[in-house]
Amino acid sequence: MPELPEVETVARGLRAPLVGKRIKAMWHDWERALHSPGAAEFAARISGQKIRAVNRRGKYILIALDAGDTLLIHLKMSGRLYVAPAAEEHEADRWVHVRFDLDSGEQLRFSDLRKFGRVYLSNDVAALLAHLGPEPLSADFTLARFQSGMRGRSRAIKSLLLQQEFVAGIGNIYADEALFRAGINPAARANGLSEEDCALLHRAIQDALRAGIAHEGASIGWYRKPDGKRGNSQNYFYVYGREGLPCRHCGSAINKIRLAQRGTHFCPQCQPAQAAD
DNA sequence: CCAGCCCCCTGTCGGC
DNA sequence: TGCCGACAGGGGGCTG
Repeated sequence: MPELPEVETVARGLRAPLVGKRIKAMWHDWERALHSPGAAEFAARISGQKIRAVNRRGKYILIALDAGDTLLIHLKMSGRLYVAPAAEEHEADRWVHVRFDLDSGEQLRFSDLRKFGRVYLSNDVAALLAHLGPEPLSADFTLARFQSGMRGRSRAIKSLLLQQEFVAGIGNIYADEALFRAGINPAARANGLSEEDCALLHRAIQDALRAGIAHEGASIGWYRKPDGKRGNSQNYFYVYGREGLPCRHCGSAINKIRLAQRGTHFCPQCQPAQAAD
């Protein structure tokens, strides 16, 4: 579910309801959702801290607190994050595994059906996120850096795009969408791309992600905005989830293959395989 | 460096 | 109707 556009939408939606509020207490019923520190220290340290800001880096949501501490959340496949009145029971959402009680009488809830998501409390965010590559929508995502990162990489370009060390925030959906926009076959070798292809892809990544944000993320499965409403990005996909449907550019049937263990969608006409493959 | 496979979980969907 | 396998937006780890 959550790739950069979805996580960005969640961060934006949480900013107004969270900034300025104070965390009073913490509750959890799934120990493994707490990545670090352990439950006792997590609760003791976070209690009493005021929320200063809500931001995003890659697919992580960053909630800045006092004293240099930051609450980080990774939604993985099925995580949801939203604020609700404490009085309103969360029985309706039986997948809430971590809650933070706020001084406003509300709760920040982390709901996660598949239990892959994780929360962290850290006073050294830079170290925790040091493995992440550049933010694709920021100035340090330069074409030169993008190109040099591909040198010597013989792997399929799609699998490289999914690597967070290479570029942060791209996931299975937007990798397919960006490759379509650039007219590049997902199985093409990264180091076999021409300079022109690199430039097209560099631009296409940003266009695909910006479109995703503009449509407030893709609600294909569990993803919802913090206000509970669905995003609309899925209605504008060119290839993802469109197997057998006509390509929006040329009318050919969209193909679906397995690449890097992930479902991969592309137009065989607009994204032809390299002869060298 | 890289492809391929497993695992972490739960739910849904299609085929038989 | 019921069962069973495949698959799902992510990512860590292992092997060869």
